[in-house]
Amino acid sequence: MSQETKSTDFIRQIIDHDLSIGKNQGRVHTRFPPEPNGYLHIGHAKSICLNFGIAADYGGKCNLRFDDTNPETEETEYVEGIMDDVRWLGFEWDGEVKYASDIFDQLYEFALKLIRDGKAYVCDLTAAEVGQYRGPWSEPGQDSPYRNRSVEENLDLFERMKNGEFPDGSRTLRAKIDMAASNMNLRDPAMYRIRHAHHHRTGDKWCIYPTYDWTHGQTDSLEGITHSICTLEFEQHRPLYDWFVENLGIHHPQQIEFARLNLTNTVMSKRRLLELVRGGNVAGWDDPRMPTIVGLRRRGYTPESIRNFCARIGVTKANSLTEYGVLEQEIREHLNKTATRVMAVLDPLRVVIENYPAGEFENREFINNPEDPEAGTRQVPFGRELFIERSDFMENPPKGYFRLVPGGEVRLRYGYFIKCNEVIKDPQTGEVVELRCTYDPETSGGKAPDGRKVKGTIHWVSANHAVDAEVRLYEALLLDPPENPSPERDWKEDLNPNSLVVVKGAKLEPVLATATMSDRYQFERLGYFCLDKSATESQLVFNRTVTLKDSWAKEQKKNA
RNA sequence: UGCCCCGUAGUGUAAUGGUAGCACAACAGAUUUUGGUUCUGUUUGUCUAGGUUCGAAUCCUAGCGGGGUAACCA
Repeated sequence: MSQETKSTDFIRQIIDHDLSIGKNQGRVHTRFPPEPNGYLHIGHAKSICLNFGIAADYGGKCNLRFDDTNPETEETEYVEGIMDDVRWLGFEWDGEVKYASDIFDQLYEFALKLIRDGKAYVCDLTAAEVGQYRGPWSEPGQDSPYRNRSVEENLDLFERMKNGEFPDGSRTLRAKIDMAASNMNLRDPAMYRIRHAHHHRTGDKWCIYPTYDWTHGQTDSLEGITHSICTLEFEQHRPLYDWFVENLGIHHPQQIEFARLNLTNTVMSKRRLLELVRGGNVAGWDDPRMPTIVGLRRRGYTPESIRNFCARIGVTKANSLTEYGVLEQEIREHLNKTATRVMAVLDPLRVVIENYPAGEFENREFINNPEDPEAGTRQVPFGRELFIERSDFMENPPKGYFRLVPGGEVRLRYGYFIKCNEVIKDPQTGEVVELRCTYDPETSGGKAPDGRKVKGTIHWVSANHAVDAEVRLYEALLLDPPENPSPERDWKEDLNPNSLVVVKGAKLEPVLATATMSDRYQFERLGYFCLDKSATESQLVFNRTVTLKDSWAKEQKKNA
């Protein structure tokens, strides 16, 4: 089992300090607060591991809360998906799932209090007008002409907003803070907007909805959150959240911001992911090329590998771009220790062993996982006719090639040495269609009693026993961008045309006919693979999770 | 143009006033019945300039660079 790195970071250091001065009576309570308007991706996993991880490390609690303040974009489908993803990653939230909409009534009461205290007012300006009054950041804004309405008028207007007397967008409730503030968020931000919209949980009860800025800090406060961990773009909102809880006189959670995850060769924004799904560039949110949790899961990533990845990349306030290879290395590391080794031939080339009797077969013993002695062994059928990988034979090999060549000898993994005597070609195309070989019965198990060495070992499957399968080979979703991309360049130009290559006629070792979704395999010398959810009893389908490192391929590429 | 945040090997991070480490990548070698794994070694770094200090990646100032920010999105 791979060791999950015990991590420390600036956030944990802040918590250590808070604990040392007795803040929050020693409580540590975090939360993961997604908006249910899409599926979670690897960037969310970073936040999940952080928040749930901190709760676990400190014996605290972590809530799952849906920030569902915008009824127009949110759906129950996403709520279900997100809960499933969090659990799959290996975390369990404290108590019931929470929703921002749980406190819509309380929020309304809070708003009333601010109005009565002369700290909030109903404004009739349009959205465009509000923007103009707010002004540019280089100069102070102008007060709204409605800023000094009486408490009574504000109370009356706000109630009528709630009662649905006004059309969408016609009025807002605004906090009365400071139109000259250098921080734009303090220039009388909107607290409520009018939307006659159906909400996924409250239905048609409300026609005014609280803004995120007005809601977020209060939900944290009411849930007793001690440390509100969020991404960097909310940093300038912190003074506003502080203003709300202080003027309401309620518990004051401490907000701490960290840098979101960026990964090379993929996209992370919900907008772009949605664009890929809607544009048909991928098969859906769970397409194995997607950096979504469901996508990675279908691709064959394990929860451990994702958690290890999140620990590995650390947490800071510095903007960063993590190389995709780091994620790949994590899954290799986990699967190397746990995956069953099997043989699969993706691009089959027939081999006939002329001195092996036709119609006879034997079993060869295979080690299931050399990294795990407990995994044991299994029997694999061997016979006169085999398939080997087409790339494991070359008529005119380059220097350093030590697989099968005409007149050369190679070891069949856990089998025998074979020697290639004749190359049969299609008379029309010249394509190699079959190899006539002989085997050395003395080399059973792959060892030569005379001590002669064979450099290459290749994988194979018995032609009589092989099962057919479709195998899907995945590469990065995006190619490396050009050195100096122009600003107008469409990010979709970088989509990798080879991100999915479907191999139809793969020949697999018979044991794979009984593969299940939870099995993880290493197809020896090729990579790690798992059964795809689209597989049926008559049609096996495997996904390549990640390739094995391949120093030969790397060298070839370098020389090319 | 204001304000805020951030600058440590190619990448991601550690060191919190006292020897600049680690991981990934790269490169070289050993081992190997997976050109995998494992092991060994090598290359590469504190944005710049001042200041404080016996001593600065760390504290201060300025500059430079990157990011964020002017929804009735979150």
